[in-house]
Amino acid sequence: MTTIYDIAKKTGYSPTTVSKAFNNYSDVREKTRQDILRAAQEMGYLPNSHARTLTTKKSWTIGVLFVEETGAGIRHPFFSAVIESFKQVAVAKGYALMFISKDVGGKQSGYLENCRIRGVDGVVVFLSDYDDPYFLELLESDIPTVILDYDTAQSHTVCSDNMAGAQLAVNYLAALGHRKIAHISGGGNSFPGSQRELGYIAAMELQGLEVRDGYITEGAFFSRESGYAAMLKLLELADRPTAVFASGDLLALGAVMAAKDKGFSVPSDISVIGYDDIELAAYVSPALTTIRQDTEKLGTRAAEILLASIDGKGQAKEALMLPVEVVVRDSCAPLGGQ
Amino acid sequence: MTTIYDIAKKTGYSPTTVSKAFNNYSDVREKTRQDILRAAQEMGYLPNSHARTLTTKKSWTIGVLFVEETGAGIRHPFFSAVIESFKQVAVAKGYALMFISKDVGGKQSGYLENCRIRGVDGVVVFLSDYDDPYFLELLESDIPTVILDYDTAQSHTVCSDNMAGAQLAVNYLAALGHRKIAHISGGGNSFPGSQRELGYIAAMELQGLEVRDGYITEGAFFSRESGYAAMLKLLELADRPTAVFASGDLLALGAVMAAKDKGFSVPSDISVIGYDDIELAAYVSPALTTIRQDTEKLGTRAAEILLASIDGKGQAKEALMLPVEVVVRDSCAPLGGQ
DNA sequence: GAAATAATCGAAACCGGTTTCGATTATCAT
DNA sequence: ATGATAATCGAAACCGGTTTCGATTATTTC
Repeated sequence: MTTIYDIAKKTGYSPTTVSKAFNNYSDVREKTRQDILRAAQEMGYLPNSHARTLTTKKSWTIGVLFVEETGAGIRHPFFSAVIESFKQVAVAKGYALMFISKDVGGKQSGYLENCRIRGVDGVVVFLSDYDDPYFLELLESDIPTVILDYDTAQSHTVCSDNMAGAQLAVNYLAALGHRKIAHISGGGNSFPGSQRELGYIAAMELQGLEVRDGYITEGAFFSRESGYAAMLKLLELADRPTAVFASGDLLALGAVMAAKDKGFSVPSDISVIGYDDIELAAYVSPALTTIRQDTEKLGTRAAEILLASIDGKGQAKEALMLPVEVVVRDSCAPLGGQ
Repeated sequence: MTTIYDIAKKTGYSPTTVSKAFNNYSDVREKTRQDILRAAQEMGYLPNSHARTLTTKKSWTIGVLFVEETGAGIRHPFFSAVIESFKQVAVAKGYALMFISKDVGGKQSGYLENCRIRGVDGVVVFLSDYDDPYFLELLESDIPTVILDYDTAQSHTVCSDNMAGAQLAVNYLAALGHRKIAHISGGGNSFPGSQRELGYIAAMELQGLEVRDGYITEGAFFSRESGYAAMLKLLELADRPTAVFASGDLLALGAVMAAKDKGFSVPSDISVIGYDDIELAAYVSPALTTIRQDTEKLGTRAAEILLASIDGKGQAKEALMLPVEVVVRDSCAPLGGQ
């Protein structure tokens, strides 16, 4: 590996001047800069980012906190779509993405600790469990963060308008004539899940519809399995719903399967609407009507906000909420119609 | 940020001894080590990985070369599943994963250059276009690499047995009585794509079946859209096939949609078998019969091989090929039967 | 009790950069 | 020609660690 010292030796200039030449200092004249750049080219010089980071305190890397617990991780289609577009703008600005885990090499050290050790300039957070003490520890710190799908005044946040999305879903079903509309929630303590549930309740009230007993069933981890189980419960109700709003597309898929298995037809017997518009929503049969989140914008805006925060611009925490839209496909039908 | 110098000052030992205490040198006695560790704990000391890397030449980071061109990137379900399991073993061994792009900050610099700048210890490669000159440049270098879904003597490689998988697919269709079996290839220059195509041709020959005119259609990037287009072509053939082996699940999904749109029923009119067994293969309707690759093992074995290579073990390039299996679902039916 | 040996520690150099500040030389105005 | 100013460069300190090797002290050995 050739260093600036090698270049200094070869060109006769000092390491100081060589460094300055690369960093466009105004006190090195053009000829000198050219000499140095040419020599660097010939010698195959590449800067050492670790050395540079050591002095400048800037690593040009962004930590990525990604769901680990559920085992889904990078696999989850919604998460990975967002991160992908995040990555594109970060890379364009000169940053690299690095996954930060809480236990490295068997030691349980936590997110913050690993961020510090690695000297990341900022962190994008995309967790499912925001009660994790290691996450909270990071949140309290001074490291610039942007959090997806969560709401807190302690950090910049970017999320879809989950309440509005849920209301869109309910309103759409109501417009089709449905009055007995049930909800399969995402389960547990997830932020988007509870927001959508609130949105569902609010929309039902606004529509003058009753949330009957047992109409809110708890799915877990937005998984297809739990959607299946939840739908079974709904179908056993004496006062069976005619439409179901599921808090996630995988839940909805499970629900559709359960309905089919029990001999119901979707959408003629029962309508199902999902949430997310994951890629496969369009491929299943019936194609899933759902609420689309703009994953690309979610990712790019998150990146822009984080990078601005790293640059010290805008101290105030930004809470961006992106609009959603309903994507009409084939899993919902007018009540009694079809 | 507290440094070893701060600890040295507080404890009265030298920075040298402090460093040694952390690195378990045998020439620091137990009491001293305890003093130092306690002080470090109290002061909230965390090592600076950049400083450490600068002297040791070991960054404890692994570069990830991930498909960028197609825009699919991390999104592609098969790729991300493999990387996820790769990540788990790498992290367990103390490594972090960092995405390496070829153009950072607008400059087109290439993979190798960025690997050098970042000082990664090794690289896992998961590209779709292995003709990329920037990839070739990396391949020629001395950086330890493991490449997925590719075959070359210049690097460790891990891939599924694509030819055998294709033969499994053809044999399965043939066993159902099909004789007019077409193939939708992955397109272009992808290694798994061409291997599967070769496997298809070989299997057809072994079965004594004719590869009729137009029976091999080129899909692009394993995408659903190209699968759709390819299927349309196949359906227009005078000598229409009764079964189709698609080189990827998304291709197969597109093919199924095309068939449906043209009024054909899958599998009664035409059977379709895919490849990969991505998660949604089980959810679509009809559930997709496909060839399953063991993504978890692919990822973990790749990690193990790369880490061993980084540790200098086993100079010989390893070429691991993992077996595949056919997963029978509902998209294939006996010829004329049902 | 002296010599040999083991245990414990630290000075100093090094890794590859950046940045401050002063020195030197060239250019300018008067 | 002279003092002032601008342009150009480099010495040295620093970032936060690691590692070699020698010095000192404690412990054995005979």
